[in-house]
Amino acid sequence: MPDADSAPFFPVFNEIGIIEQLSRALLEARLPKGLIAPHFSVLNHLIRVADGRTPVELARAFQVPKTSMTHTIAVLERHGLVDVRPNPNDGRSKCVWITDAGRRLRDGTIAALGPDFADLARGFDTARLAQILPVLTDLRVFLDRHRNAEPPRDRLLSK
Amino acid sequence: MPDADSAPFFPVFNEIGIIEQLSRALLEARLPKGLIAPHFSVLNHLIRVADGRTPVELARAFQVPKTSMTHTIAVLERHGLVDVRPNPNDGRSKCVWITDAGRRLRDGTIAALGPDFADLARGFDTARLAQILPVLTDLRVFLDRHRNAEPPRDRLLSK
DNA sequence: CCTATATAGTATGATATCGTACTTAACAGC
DNA sequence: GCTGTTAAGTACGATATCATACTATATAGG
Repeated sequence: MPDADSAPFFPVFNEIGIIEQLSRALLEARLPKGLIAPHFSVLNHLIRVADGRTPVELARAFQVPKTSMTHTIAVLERHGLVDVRPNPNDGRSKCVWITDAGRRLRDGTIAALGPDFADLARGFDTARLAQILPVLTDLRVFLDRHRNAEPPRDRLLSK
Repeated sequence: MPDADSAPFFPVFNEIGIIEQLSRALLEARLPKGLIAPHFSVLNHLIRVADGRTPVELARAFQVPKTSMTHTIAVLERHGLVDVRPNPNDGRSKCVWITDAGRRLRDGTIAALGPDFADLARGFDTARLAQILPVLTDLRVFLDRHRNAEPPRDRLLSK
């Protein structure tokens, strides 16, 4: 039995890369000056997944080096969007909690994107998006689980 | 008739953002030290779309500010992967041509990714990828055409 | 306990990305 | 041609991202 055809990976990743750029531009157009997509993503993660995460947990979740996450959190803290407090369970660690201002910013951004998406929905059949969503989710889960197979650098993938 | 449901946009863009990060890590693990995804993307664009593009055309194609593209091209030129020559049709402009070394690097990177993709194909049904590819392509084309509707910043979208 | 190892976070410097402002060339209208 | 405007590229500084190296704490084995 021959191997499955791996040919679709390259074009799929290629299209996804371009769509990511364009959708990020949509998001950042609705964020206040000084904030970019990674800042919003962290706020969204704290609300959707779990509040009070440690910086390392956030770095793992986003597949970025911990030094990058430290910087992102510092910006959020400087804007009063998160509170960083000591981790009561680990003297080395800290916990990141979203503030009321952070929640308002996250919710307000999503609300501001509503009309943008509604506008897009008038020109693109969103039923097709709903169709591909399960595949994208499965692909994301699959890649996320198999990323540890070949740890690249200091992305906290070792072990 | 009610508006189409725009709800799928947010989760689809969310999954796409994560997949982009993971697939970029796969690519960069196969690039020589000092080169990252944007460098490869430019080389790939010169081969797949058209060689001899101007820096501004490349910046438009990738939706990045022209100053970012200037820097990316400078790195490629420093590595001998592209040649930058004056534009015979426009005294203000230049043209970027890929070199033999650039072609070898691009082809070799794709070749190196083959086993990675083959490995992924053993754990994920690539027929599902082939199914969603047309939707992703249509979405990319759609977003690309409608990005000029709301020009954000200095991404050369005006006009 | 004590020691070796692993982990969380930080400090630092290098590179990447981006916005603003500037120079120069092209071009349109007169 | 002259002039005002647009476009291509660059200079510069600010922020973001990242790798390396370091400090401090936790944890496992003895």
